[in-house]
Amino acid sequence: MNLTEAKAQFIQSWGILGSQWGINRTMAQIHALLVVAAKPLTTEEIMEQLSVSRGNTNMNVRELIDWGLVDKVIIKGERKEFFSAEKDIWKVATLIMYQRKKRELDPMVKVLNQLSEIEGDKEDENVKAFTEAIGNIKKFAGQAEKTLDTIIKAEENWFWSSFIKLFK
Amino acid sequence: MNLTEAKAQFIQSWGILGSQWGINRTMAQIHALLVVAAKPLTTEEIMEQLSVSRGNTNMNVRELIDWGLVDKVIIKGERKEFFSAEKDIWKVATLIMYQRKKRELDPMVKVLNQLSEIEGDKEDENVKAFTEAIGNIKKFAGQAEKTLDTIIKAEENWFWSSFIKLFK
DNA sequence: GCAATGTTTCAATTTATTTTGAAAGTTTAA
DNA sequence: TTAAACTTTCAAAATAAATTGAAACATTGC
Repeated sequence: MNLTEAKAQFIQSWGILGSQWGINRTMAQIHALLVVAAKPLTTEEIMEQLSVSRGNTNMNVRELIDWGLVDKVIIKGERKEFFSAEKDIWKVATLIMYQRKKRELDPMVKVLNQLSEIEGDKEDENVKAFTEAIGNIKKFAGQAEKTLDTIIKAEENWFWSSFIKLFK
Repeated sequence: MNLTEAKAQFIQSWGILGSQWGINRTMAQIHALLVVAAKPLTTEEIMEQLSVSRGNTNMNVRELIDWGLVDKVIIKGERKEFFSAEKDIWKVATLIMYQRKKRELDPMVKVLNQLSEIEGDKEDENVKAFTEAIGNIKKFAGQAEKTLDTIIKAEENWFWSSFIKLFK
């Protein structure tokens, strides 16, 4: 396998992985392309390399910038905008965790809090079972939240060792 | 909010959360329904409560069983099959982690290993950059794998230790 | 065996998501 | 100010994913 094939393969696989995790394929592919690119790329180059329309490229690049995974780069003497990706995979993982926590875990916790306050006979077996189930999920969400905060704040070096300790 | 409303709300939210993580909405909703159900439910009951077809219910229940999140329950004197969900949220989380690791992380690692072996001039800046990027991702994946194994094992230990306590 | 009850499959349909591309908007340099 | 270069938007079209439902298949009890 040569470099060009390898890059294409990586972009392909990263796209599939992304789509299995609720990230659209093109967004993941653009990210992959920028990760393995030697230099920042323009919209034109992304369009060409991935065979994707201008609108699609623009929207997904904007989304990637929004997630903090991609940066606009100004190259002097050039009129066009260039884009480059965060290449430190630890940072990438941290950014994604942070974004997903904010967008998905936090809203879920909000709902769970509302659900803890149901009216009804506290002696009723059904009410008790429900309250307990929700309570456990909240407890879990709380732990997950703390763990994520730890990871996000942690320095790369003691990152995993401290993470693992949480479960010992 | 009363119990019925709260259950509906929970099922709704769990469904949305699932779909953001690449799990189909109905599958997540069936799981949620079974988690908050006081008793094991039949296909009929699931169909009715979620307004979903028989085929859809059957397929998603099967998938949940496949993930280890739901069990078939035989109730004596009853002809029908009943289904009940794992209610321990930690176990649910580890089961999901295990399945996703197996289905998504492992294949990605396999691809990454192939990509490390590209042909080409080792002095070429482009080749060097690519190899390094892939190397970092592999390192990350390796760490993630180890961490997941630790979590999953920790959970097993917890399971067995509490199981043993039952006989003390 | 066979009818009743229950489960599974899958082609067709519906629904949801992604993508396109042309038009509108913006910035730049002369 | 103007026009060329470039970016953004969004309604419509294409694509992908989930869902239906009726038919096929399986199991049970008589």
